[in-house]
Amino acid sequence: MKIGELATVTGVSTSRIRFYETAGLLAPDERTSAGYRVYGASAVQALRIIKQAQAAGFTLAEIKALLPAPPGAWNRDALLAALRHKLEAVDDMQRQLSRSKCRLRAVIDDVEAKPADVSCTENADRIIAHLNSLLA
Amino acid sequence: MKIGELATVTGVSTSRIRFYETAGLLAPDERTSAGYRVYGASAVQALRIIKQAQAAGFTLAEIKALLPAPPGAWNRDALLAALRHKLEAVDDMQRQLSRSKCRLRAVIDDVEAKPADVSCTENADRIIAHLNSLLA
DNA sequence: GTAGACCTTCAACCATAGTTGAAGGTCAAG
DNA sequence: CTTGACCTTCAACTATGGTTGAAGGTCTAC
Repeated sequence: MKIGELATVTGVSTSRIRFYETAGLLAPDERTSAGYRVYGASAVQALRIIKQAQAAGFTLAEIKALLPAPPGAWNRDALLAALRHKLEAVDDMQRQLSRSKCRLRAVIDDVEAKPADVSCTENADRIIAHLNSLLA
Repeated sequence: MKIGELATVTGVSTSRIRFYETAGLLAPDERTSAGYRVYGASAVQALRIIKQAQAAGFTLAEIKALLPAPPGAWNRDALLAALRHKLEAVDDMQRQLSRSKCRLRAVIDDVEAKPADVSCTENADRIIAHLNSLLA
């Protein structure tokens, strides 16, 4: 499979695939005599895993650390540690987002509670006061 | 208050404060005859609000749109719409993170379930199969 | 009057995650 | 044997959110 086909089957642009290669994430299995990149079926899986890992919040550098070149050479303990670490990071992000939601909802309630005809200037002062009260 | 003092009381670096100024987020109230930036107390609040908004996931461009120069000139409806829109975006992020957590936990369970002495190569194949099964 | 702390602007640089374009090579069909 | 699709490399550019450094002006104290 050449890079164009890999791109169409995975929905990942060719420039992105080449970029991942320079980032050390995905090397072609071979090159033709003309220098064309040739990929096996595992490249499709690798790209799917990369997409998943990105969706899970991993940076490309982290993904690279977790995907050492031969997919059989994984270090179980390091992999587990990285996964658990990431899980904690995701938890932190969720807690952060929960706090964001609380703040957002509080501000929305406050803005909604004011009749539209109250002076915008006075309102702004109230809202700033409200925002400040939320700064924990 | 000059920029250095503003920086120490808010914990925001002077370079960052100047950067926010070029981004149109925070202008000094005046300049001294020597060109030094002079800020009022409202700058402290503005920086706190910017910090909060960033923590809530707003980009600087979005914050700029929500903080028009005179803090009294807010458009109530636009503000509410932007806040609600952001709340939905935060919800989306949380859902995304929940899915990430499910995937991460499934992979962790799978890796943990294998005794450490099983061939790493075979294991890797299993994990890849597992990851693929999770690709929704 | 000079040292040191603080301020100014402007340009360049960092990381992250890519995209875009130029210049050129390859390959299959007509 | 040329056209068009596809491939190559490399450099430059995008956006976001800043930091760093150079060169120089200002202010305060001694």
